[in-house]
Amino acid sequence: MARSARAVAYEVLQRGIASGEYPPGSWLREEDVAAAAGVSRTPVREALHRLQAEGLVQILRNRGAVVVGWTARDLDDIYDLRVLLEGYGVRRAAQARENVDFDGLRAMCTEMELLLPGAAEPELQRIGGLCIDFHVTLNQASQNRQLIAIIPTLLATPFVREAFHHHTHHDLERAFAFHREILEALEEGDGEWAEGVMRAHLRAGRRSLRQMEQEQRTSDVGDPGRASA
Amino acid sequence: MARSARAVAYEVLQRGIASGEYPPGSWLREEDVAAAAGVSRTPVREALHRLQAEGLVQILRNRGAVVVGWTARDLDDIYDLRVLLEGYGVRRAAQARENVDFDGLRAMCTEMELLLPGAAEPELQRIGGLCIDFHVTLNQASQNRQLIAIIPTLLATPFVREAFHHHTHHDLERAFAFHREILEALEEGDGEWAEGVMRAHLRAGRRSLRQMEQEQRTSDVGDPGRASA
DNA sequence: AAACCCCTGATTGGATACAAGCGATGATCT
DNA sequence: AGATCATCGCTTGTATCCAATCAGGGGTTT
Repeated sequence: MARSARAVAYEVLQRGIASGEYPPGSWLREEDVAAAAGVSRTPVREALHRLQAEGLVQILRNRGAVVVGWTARDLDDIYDLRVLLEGYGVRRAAQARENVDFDGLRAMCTEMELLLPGAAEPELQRIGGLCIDFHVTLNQASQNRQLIAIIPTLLATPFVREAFHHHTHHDLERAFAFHREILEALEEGDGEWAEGVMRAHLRAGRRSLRQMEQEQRTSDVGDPGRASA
Repeated sequence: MARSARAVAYEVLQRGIASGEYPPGSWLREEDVAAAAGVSRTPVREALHRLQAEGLVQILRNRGAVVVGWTARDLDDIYDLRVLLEGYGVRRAAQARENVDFDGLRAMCTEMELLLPGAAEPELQRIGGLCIDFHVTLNQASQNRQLIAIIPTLLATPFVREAFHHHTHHDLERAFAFHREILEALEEGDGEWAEGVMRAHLRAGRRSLRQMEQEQRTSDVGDPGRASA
């Protein structure tokens, strides 16, 4: 078990934020997080800085880190960028098929499809992870270093990480079909096709999340966390 | 002078990398950098992590940080993304003109234009900084948090930071004209126009940098730094 | 002679100790 | 009473210290 303390702290924070243990607007005190993660403050600080880079927390000088809140606008913003960047990513991937890990990608597709029938919480969690991996792997084939660095950051946002939780069975089936079609387009080397499917896939995903956002909003207490200063 | 030690370390590293003091492939030992910056290792570590996030260095576990090298492909990759993202950014800005800091942007334009005639090294440096500020400010008007976080990272790459150094007088004049035209389009609220100008601006900029890359390549010792593992 | 293994030096990863800064509370003054 | 200012406590920022880990060199073995 050679996991670094920083990785432990990072995961504790990420899970805590995603699960609602650290709700938007709450302060993350280094000492507390360190105790919760069983490490010292040093790796916690590094994890917090990384989370700030990912936009999950905001660090105020000499005051600490606060969990940022997410609005429906943020969801739109993220998906705008995903459409642009991932569309570009698969277009580039289609132009360099030799970089595409078809075997790995197909394996992910298959596993997701097998998990879907009778999808309980743990399976859904696994599907969500696989879906993120799928997109990350896809973009790696673009061979664009900057893009490869940006995509995981975008996919680390709670919206994306928790997306599987808010999709219907039908949504997921459609998403999986899109995944397969993207691979098909890539095998053909048809970048336009691949990009089109990707854009459709992401737009559809955004639509599902938006609907659920609206439903949840009725029983919501407002927007406690969006720090603006 | 309330500058944090981390900021000092970060700037020392960034300057050192840009200036060639730390050439691609060289190792950045925390102790040495700490001594050079006049701080302790702790803030140096944090600065190195930030530079890794920006893609300027690569940190190998238990082995340290190595300066990454940049190839002509990286230049193309970065500008591909800039075209996509900054194009989107100004399009969005045109849809929300009230967020655009026209006064500030115009002031930057004016200062750049005034500095240009008789441009010695320090003036060019200032122009480069202003140009980056101009683009950052522009993208802030998009109000897309993720975009606002990504753009400075892209503009932190040596290619962009040193770009002014490799543009001809004529290149800069053209760039400044593009800047003015972008503002004009934004005032009209014409997102298509603004995006088109931005894309042209960036394509032209890339072209200039590419040419200079090729010229320099003749007297170059190869590619020592592009760490791939 | 070549390959392997252990040992050592150097460097990072992490923990602790100390200093500095911010915010809140409470006293004082108007 | 309201506002202002100083003080105190809590939290972060930085420095230093110790432990873990990797690379390289030298010796041994086959």
